[in-house]
Order: sequence, then structure tokens, then C-alpha cells
Amino acid sequence: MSETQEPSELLRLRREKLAAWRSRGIDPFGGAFPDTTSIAEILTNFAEGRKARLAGRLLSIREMGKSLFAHLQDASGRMQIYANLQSVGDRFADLKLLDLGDIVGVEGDCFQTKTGEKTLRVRHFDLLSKSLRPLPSKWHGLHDVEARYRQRYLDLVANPEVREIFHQRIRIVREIRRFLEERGFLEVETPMMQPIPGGAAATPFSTFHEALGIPLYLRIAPELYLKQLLVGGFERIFELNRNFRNEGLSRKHNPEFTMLEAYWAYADFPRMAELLESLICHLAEKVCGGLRLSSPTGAFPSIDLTPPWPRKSFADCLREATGKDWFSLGAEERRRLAEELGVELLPNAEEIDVTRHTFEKLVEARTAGPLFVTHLPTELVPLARQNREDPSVVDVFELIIGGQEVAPGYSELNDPIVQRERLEHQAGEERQKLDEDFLVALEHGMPPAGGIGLGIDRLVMLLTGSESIRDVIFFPLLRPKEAP
RNA sequence: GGGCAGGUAGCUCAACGGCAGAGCAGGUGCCUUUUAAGCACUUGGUUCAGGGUUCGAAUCCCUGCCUGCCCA
Repeated sequence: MSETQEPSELLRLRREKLAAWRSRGIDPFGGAFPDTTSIAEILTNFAEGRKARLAGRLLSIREMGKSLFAHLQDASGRMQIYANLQSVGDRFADLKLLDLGDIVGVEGDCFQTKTGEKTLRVRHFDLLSKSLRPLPSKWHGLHDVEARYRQRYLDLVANPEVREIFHQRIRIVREIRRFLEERGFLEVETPMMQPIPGGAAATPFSTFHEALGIPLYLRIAPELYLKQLLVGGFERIFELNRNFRNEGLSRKHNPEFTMLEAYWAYADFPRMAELLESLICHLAEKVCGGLRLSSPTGAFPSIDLTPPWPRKSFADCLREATGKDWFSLGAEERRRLAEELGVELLPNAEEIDVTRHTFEKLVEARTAGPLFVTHLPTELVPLARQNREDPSVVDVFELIIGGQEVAPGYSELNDPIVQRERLEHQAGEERQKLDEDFLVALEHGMPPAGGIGLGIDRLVMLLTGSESIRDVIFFPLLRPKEAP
């Protein structure tokens, strides 16, 4: 709202009511209102005549002459309140100055209306915060997608299903921490600002440290630091926090996103697959109430997480998808085959990217899963251990659920000489930066270890049936609206 | 970056070349167990912005901004 413009009548009237409260000697932005009970608790342990104090936001008001019904919403739910001339006496007139959206504290006793609704008869009330702007429609909620993301608080007030998704997200994150801690993993924190952004292939955000006079980058992955902690003697660690990638926005991408990485010394990738399988099943049962998920995009009928989940090699997947023994074909044959099967390729795509895109399009996108795809080509995964029998593949898995890559898991590469070569001779789009400090650490000896990464936002999308990453991040990045 | 769809009252949406409307919210009045309360009356618009076509534009055209979806 620009300063010079005449405020709308709606806003003007609310400010007039604000002044009316003040003229009655009441601060419309009141102080504390302690010792309240949650609405959920009162409704659960409801008793006729029970005394209670509640605080929350007014979501509806039904005036009826000398009495009034309203609904109050707090963090735990909503409850009807009732007041009449007898119950609040002189202050009944003040009730007329309340608006939808006002935050009030009430005190009174419980009763049931003749239709059976559990209700609080108000004996005393305080205005705790005057709302100067109207709430979204009380039964349509807030549909405007842009407003929902830009003013998430309105989305949360008006749309209960949105609140529920974020509660689920909170439970998922909490359960991940508990699950790992119960198994002896320690949560650690490593740098978010790194001199060399390593551990993944992505464009970083850059910043600058004035005192040292050096550029720094927001991390694209914590991997190289977590491995240094393995070198230092930590054996089971995880980090569950934000990564940053300076890339486009989409249904599946937000520039900052939450990632779990866990490392387990002396374990290997099959062990990590078991850990991940039991973690995700645990989350589904704990948070979604079962192992059957609906596919968020609607691309698959439903997803059954009942373990054990199948394991299949990358080569076998491609053989089934293309009908040919992919890796025995020449580069030209692969490209031709991929294009015949509808994979779009850039003319200058490197060989490994032809394989990668073919896999993504013909296997990943079509797999409802869950499926552990194992033994990816070595060039695709520079930080994983090569297979003993076949050094052209690495001892890793890629977990696919709902047509999406959900989590990678590795037998980590701990040979410093091979690691250096692999980082120096990378090809294709997944090229990573060389971090000398990391290589020196490996030279001091890193125990063999298994590692996993789990994108939390996409996991939450999957477990809550959300179609967009913006529905599981409170404040997704949007282009800022220009000031008028 | 490309394609498609969209942006109208606080909210949810109509009107699609001919008076800018409805429901809810808001205001006034009536109403002491209502609950999408009810009844009566009623306020509220830079139709995203700018330009063009036209007797006349929310509507058609162009440019820009923002959003969503699909593709890269």
C-alpha cells in the first residue's frame, strides 16, 4: 500500500476500530496472556463446566443480538466460543469492536450447545492483537498460488491442509534425527561457506570474506568435510542441513534445499541401502501411517514401500529399457538408439551424458519404485569406490521412487591416489572441483565407509503427496515484487 | 532460455467488443444456542502496467512485469 494513496475503506475502518479500543483505555496490542490451555487439550478432555483460558485468532464471528458465537483457532485446532450479555456484562459492547483475524485471549467455562458442539462460555476476554488487514475467504481459503508463497502466513492461517504438510515435514526431520541417533550416529556441523565448493557438480553462490580478502562459496554439498571427520576418527556421523545451488527454479528445484548426508565407517553400500530402506519405511509408517504412498505427480497408480526393495544394476536397467546390451554398443550406436527411443540429446553431448540422459529418461522417469539401481558407470560418480571385478562401475546405488532419484549411496572411495586421478580425469556435465585439502586428508587414511545422501525436500514431497517443492518449503524463493 | 495458460473488489470467481457483476468478507439495523446463522438495506474497482486498434476495450493487437505448468 503506497503512502500517498487513500487506504481502502476496509483498512480505514479497521484503523478506526483500533482507535476506538485505545479511546476505551485498552491497548489493542496487549501484553502476555499466560497459563492458557491448548484447544486440542480442552476438546480431548472436555468436561461440562470446566474452567479454561485460551488464546488464538478469531476465524469466524456470528453475532446474534445480545449474544455472539465465534471460532477461535490456536496452534492445536479450533474451538467455538460463546458470549452473551450475562456472561461478559459491561464488556459486551467491546465484542462488537472485534474483527475476523484479531488475536484474543478468553477465559470461561465449557458447555455444549444444543447441537452438541463443545464451546467455551466467555466470562472475560482480552484483545491481544488487533488485525488491521482482512483474512482470506473463510471457506474458500487462499487459492492464489503467488499469494500463498509470498504471504505464507496467510496460507497457514487459512488452509489447514497446508499446516498439516509442514507438521509432517517437521515430524519427518525429527524422526530422521532420532532414527540415526538411536543407531549411534552423531549430528555434526561443517562449513556452509567453503573456499572450494566440492562434493557435487553444481554452480555455487559466491560471496566474499573481507578480512581474509578471499572469495567464498555457499556449499553445494558437505561431503568433503564429512569425510575429513571420518579421517579424524568419527565413525558414524550425519549432517542434516541446507545446501545451495545457483540454478533455476522448478517444481523440483529450490536454490536452497535441505540434505541429509550420513557416513558409516567400515560399512559399504549394501549396508547403506539397508539403512536407507529401513529409515524410509520407518518414516512412512510413522508419518504417513503406512507403506503405501500415492504418487505425487499422479504418474504412477501408487507406490508400495513394503521391504525388501529390489536391487538391479544400472547395466541391467538399461538393457531392459533399450532392449540392447548398452555397454557393448559403440558410442554412435548408443546415440542413435537413444534418439530412436525418444531421448533428446544435445549435438555436443559427451558419451557419458548420452548414457546418463538415456538412463534418466528411459529408466528413472518410468520407475515407480522403490528400486535400488546399483553399479553406476565410474565416470558418473567420482567420489565412490570402483568395483573390484569391474572397474568401469562403482559400488554405489541410486534409490528411485516415484520416477525420481531420491537418494544415492556409496561405498566411499578412500584411496587417495585413485581419488586424485578420478577427480583430475572427469568428463561430462557432472565434473567436480579438485579440493587439495580433501585429498591431503585422504592421504592420512580414511577408513572404508558407506555414505548416503537424502534430499529432504523431495522426500517430504513424496511422503506428503506434494506436487511442488514449494509446497514443502515455508518460504520458497520467488522473484521479489518491485515496490510500486 | 523456449512454448502454453493466467493476472478483474479484501478473498473465491463471473462477464470475453456495448452500463464491471455475484457469493463471502466489510458497513447499518433486527435477532440471547448459532455454526457456510438468518432477514433487510448497503459501501467497495487504476479490470497487473504502458502503448495501439475501435464510435466504444476487462475483452482484440503490441510491449513489459509477475505467477503457474510443460520443455531445455
